[in-house]
Amino acid sequence: MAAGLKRMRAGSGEGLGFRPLYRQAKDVLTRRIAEGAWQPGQILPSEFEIAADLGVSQGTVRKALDEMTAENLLVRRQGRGTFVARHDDARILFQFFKLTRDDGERRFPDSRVLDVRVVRASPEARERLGLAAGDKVVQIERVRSLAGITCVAEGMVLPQKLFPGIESRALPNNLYELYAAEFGVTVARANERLKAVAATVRIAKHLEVAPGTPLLRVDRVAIDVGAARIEWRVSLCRSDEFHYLCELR
Amino acid sequence: MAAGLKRMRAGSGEGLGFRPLYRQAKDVLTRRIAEGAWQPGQILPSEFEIAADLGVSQGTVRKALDEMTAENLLVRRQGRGTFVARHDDARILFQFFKLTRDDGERRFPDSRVLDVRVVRASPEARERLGLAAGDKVVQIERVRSLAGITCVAEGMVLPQKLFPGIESRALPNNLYELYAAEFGVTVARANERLKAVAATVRIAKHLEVAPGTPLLRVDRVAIDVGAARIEWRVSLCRSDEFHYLCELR
DNA sequence: CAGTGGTCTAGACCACATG
DNA sequence: ATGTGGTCTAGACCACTGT
Repeated sequence: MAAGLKRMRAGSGEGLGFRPLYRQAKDVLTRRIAEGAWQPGQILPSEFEIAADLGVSQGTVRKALDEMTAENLLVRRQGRGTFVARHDDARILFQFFKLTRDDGERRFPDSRVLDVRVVRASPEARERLGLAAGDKVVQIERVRSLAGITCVAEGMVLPQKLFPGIESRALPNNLYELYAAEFGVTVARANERLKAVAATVRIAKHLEVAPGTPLLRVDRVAIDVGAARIEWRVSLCRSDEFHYLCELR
Repeated sequence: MAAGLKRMRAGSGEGLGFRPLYRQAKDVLTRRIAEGAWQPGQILPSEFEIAADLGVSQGTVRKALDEMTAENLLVRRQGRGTFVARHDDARILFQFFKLTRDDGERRFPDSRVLDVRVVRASPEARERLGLAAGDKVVQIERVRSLAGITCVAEGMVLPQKLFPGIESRALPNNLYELYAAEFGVTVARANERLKAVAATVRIAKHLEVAPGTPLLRVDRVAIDVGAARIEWRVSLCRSDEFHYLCELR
């Protein structure tokens, strides 16, 4: 499937419409992932094949692939090939799960689902996910534990349109892998807002702490490969024996 | 000043000692910044000049400069040149100051210094900064405000060796700029650990909240261009009208 | 205009993984 | 042995900034 990227020059139409070839290539390749033409874990054609397909040089394709790799969208392995990144536990731990035991050990948490239901989106949920009035969402509540300690109580809100039937499924520990494998929704990045709050009586019971205990409140909106907001999640985390790890660079 | 990078091939000595030329170039250039040969804000020689100096091609230098730019060590401006990144307020806000007003406005905070003193490092400070028993540190306490609201109370610990005489200076809002300009210490990145804690009586007074109010506790170790730990800082932040912003990608 | 970084190409060779 | 990505080079041309 040839694509035919367009070279844009200074004089062609508006002067500001310049878009490098490698960026156009990146857009095409990203779209193929977003549309599911290339599934997570799958191998891509070689750089030369993609180059021939798009009608550009191998070096240009390389630059596009390098940027997508930097964004954790692809994984490249010398001698083997380039693969669509999977949401395996290691990646989740590295990219999306920041809660860490104070001794530094990082592990993927166990989860226990408490409740799943379909409801009309609240005004706040609509605002956070960019939904219209009346849109339905799937609400999930669960608790998560590390090394046997229940340390996170979280609630999630998903647009039902994107995840048809998810409410009647068994939910695994690793939800993003499920989103990708079963619904073709590939989480690419997320924005988190952290606050400190006092544990309510209900939450305190789940986390086995005293009511009023300070908890980390992590408010996340997850964004997929196509830049759509696809999940709103609020996690309340014990931070007595755990901390949220953030590297500034 | 010619440098003469060495090409390493598979057979030369051990098989695993391979180091790409662009990485060697990066090391040389980074060292020049770390040693102060190139100061923040200063322009670097052109890619071709650096290439001639190091005895490699311009493309190889470019790859080194690109990586350093991605690490916020350099700033490149088409048509002008490549510059050593400065710790101006905009960079601090982008890279190191994550506290944000809930309405989304991001501003650089004002600071008021409460106390500065030189003491022997506590065991915890020694552990966090990698110091020896008996090493002295400079301790700084200050409060910071955004839009007129005092929202952060923080304490910092610096190895005295690296900052001789800082204890008798006026301290500006932007400390990292001071570190660079006056002590040749260039902060490159930092690790932060977040917890939720209850406000003590003393802290509550500073932040004008009730004792026991949940606060974000941000524990940061800052690392310089040479990978040395150069500052330990604990910030207690009000999170009623503010949040800590973190982008996962 | 000259000089900078940014893009794009083509080709050679190296390192790594697999058959 | 083959095929992949990784490094390195050389050169052409484009886009942007200043003089």
